[in-house]
Amino acid sequence: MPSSNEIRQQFIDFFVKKHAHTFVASSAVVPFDDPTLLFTNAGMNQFKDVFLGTGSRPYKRAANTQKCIRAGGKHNDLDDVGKDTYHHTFFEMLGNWSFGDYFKKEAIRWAWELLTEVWGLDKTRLHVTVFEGDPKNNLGADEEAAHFWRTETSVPHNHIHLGNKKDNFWEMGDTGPCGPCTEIHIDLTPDRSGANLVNQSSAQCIEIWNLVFIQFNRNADGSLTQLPAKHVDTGMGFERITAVLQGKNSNYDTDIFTPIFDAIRDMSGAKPYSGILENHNDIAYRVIADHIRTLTFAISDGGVPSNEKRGYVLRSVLRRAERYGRQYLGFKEPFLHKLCEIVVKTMGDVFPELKTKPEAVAKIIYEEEEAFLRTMERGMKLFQEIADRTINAGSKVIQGSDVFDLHTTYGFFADITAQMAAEVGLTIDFNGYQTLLEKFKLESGKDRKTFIVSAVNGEIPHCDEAPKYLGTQANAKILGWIENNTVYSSGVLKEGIEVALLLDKSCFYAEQGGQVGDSGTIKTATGIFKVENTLKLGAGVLHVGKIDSGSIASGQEAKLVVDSRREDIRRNHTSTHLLNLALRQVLGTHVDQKGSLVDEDKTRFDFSHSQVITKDEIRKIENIVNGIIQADIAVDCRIMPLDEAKKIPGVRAVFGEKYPDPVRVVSILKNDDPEFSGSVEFCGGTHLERTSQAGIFKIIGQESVGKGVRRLTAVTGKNAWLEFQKSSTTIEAIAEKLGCNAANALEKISSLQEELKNIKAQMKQGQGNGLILAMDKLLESAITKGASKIITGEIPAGPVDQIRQHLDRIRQKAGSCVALVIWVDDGKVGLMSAVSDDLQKAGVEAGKIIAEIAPVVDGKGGGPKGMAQAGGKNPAKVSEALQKAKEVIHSKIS
RNA sequence: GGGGGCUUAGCUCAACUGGGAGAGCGCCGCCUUUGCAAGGCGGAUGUUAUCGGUUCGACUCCGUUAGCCUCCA
Repeated sequence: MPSSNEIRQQFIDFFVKKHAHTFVASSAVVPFDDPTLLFTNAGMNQFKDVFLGTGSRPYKRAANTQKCIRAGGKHNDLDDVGKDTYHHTFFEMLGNWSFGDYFKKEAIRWAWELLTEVWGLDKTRLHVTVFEGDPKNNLGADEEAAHFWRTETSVPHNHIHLGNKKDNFWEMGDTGPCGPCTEIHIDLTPDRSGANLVNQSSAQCIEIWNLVFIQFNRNADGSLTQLPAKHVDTGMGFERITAVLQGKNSNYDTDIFTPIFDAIRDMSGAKPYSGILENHNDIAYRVIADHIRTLTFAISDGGVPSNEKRGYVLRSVLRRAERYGRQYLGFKEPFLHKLCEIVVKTMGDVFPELKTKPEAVAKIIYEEEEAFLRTMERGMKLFQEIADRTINAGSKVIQGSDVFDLHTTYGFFADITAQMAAEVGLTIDFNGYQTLLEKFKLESGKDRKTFIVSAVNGEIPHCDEAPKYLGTQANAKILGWIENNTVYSSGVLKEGIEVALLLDKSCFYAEQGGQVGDSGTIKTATGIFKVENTLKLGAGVLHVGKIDSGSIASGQEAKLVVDSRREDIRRNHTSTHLLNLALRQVLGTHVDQKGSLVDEDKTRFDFSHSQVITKDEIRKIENIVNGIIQADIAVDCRIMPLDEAKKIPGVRAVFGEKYPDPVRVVSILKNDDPEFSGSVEFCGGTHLERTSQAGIFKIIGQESVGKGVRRLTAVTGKNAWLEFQKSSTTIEAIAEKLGCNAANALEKISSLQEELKNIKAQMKQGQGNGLILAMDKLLESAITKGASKIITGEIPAGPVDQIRQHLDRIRQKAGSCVALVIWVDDGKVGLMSAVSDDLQKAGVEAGKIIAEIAPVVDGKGGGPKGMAQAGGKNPAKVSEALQKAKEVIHSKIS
């Protein structure tokens, strides 16, 4: 029996060695250069440009095995995986191509040759289909193909079938290259009776190879024209042909999957795979084995699980697999990441890219798994409750709101919930869920403050921003203003309205890159304009504010003064860079900036990191930052070409951010100390000249802001020492209260706590003693009725749980009994009743007794059968209540 | 920035509709065993995250604060 690796190699060798094709390595499964495509989903993807005529290759014949993923997007097999023997989210497509070279004759002959001569498939089991034609396009049947089947191969003539447009005409899109195709099917029925099963989606007769003949172009009007260069594009599902050649009924029974199954079994200790379709255990095996292939390949090719697009699909794939493993195979801890190894081991020789960073791939999967496992347990529980509720309500459909809750709270995507629902015979209200999600998305974005203009009438003049880096003062000319989304370039500005003043140049910093906009004043000969905020719009700078006094006219010369808060902003911004540096040193190089907000009060820095930052780490970070501040290092800002800047070693940039070219580079480096790993960042912000100007740096808070993203807030300069003063003041006040000095405060508190604990214990003991005496006395004076005792009386006040404890004690001591005690505490009345087990069985209930007595003292209460309590407000009636208690209890005992 | 959820013993988690705070592991002491793994017996651990409210009574219901998780922007 040939191994899958041999089969793959035989295919490639057949075309490369025997028929002069060029081997072209599989393209990445995550096509970063094609945004229209979620994942590579067919062998021809990397040759798309050739078929479209926009690109060419140095070879005319090609063959390969292409990694494909069909999950999410148009081709989505995700929902079918596990249920049958042949659907996969990841699979290999074997293919051979002709780019304007050979056509139908050779393609058909070689296909037949490979299948029957090289691989020795039984000819009488093979069926082929050819296109039947389409009257709409005045297109006859593909006689050419049928002819070659008859003349070039030994296929039985009655095994040539006609197929319709859906099965036998291939199109890339609504327009573009297309053509008829011919498919080869294999009849797996024991008696070779499968001829009528062709194209009937039967597992007994399956398609193994599709040969596409690209000979037309579909025009926008729907008509077809002949292409000058005709191409061949074939695709054979590797897993499927392997199953056929290995004589297996299921792709999952081939040596492509069995090593993964073995690994799953070894790790989980679950029942071995038994190949049953409807068995949850077996479905779990298939899903996990399939999904780990998808994940390992996709992540090796640069994909990352995230909350959008491809990343979302990968996350969803991972969660599905995780759920199956957790629910059906007994995995309690992350396990998928460990399966990467077997995928790399079995396929790394064919796809060397798997071997480049297997640890990094496993780590990404591990972290995803861990995060999801944390919520999965709860999610499964909530699902169970929802399912029970749905079934109890006599419904078969889980409400959209429940599906929504599971998604937003525990990360159970709707498709996972649908799967789980199906397993217990339910469906989900997908539309209801989607409506809620849409609404939710709208709500989420609502409170964002979008300031000022979205669309402006008129052209906003360019503003030279260079002065903002030079200082806080400048002279400029007033070019006009924006009022009510309209640009005014002449006239006099009215008082009292909020407008955006436009200048030819400005030293005001417009909000950008996390740094807030400047405020300040703009003064002309005739008036003063107060700038509240500065924003950027295109090439213009908007000085948002109002006239403070006088009047201002377009064309005037103005003197610009930025508020001194700029100083604090600079401190915070430079410190942000130092923080970024320190974080990487202390927490690791996985730290990447995810956002920041720098204003005059603080710097707020979001970055990728999954754990809580310990106090110890915070101290270390503070030490590093303050160390650099003290070292008084120059902050160097310069503008350089983007290409050049990108080459600076150790340069930091926010991933996914677009930077202008040329770009501004802010570096904090010690030229004389190569040991010092400084900070180099692309940044347009305003910075200090020297780090020492920041003064002091202190972290004042941390929080989690989303999955894998953490936020630190820190202060510098004045705010930092105010922070220190605040804590000193607090400590001093504590020390004063404790009557000791600050250094001893902790010790003092510990001893006080100890003391308090002892006193409490003593008190408990003392009260307990009092209660014991009182209770024992009551027991002695108990009335006997039949075999039971009636214990009633007043006791001293005490903590409720103490009373309960001692009441419980005398209940046990008394044997068959009913007890009811009353105490008065702080003007209020407390009642507690206990009933022994035998009398409870006889129908005497403490809860009922107490509910009957409590109203006597203007109270109420209740409780379970054995022990109940109540409270009242009328101490004067205690003896009356006791009297009634005796009567009530008396009447209850037979 | 908005929504939802979580926080109980050192750890992992129970406690049903408000009515006696529990289990497993770990820890301490003793016993058993030649010794180890273990086993037996006994024990302690808690302001049920925080503060406040409702109630006769709150782990449970409501609100606050903090931390965490998650989804969305």
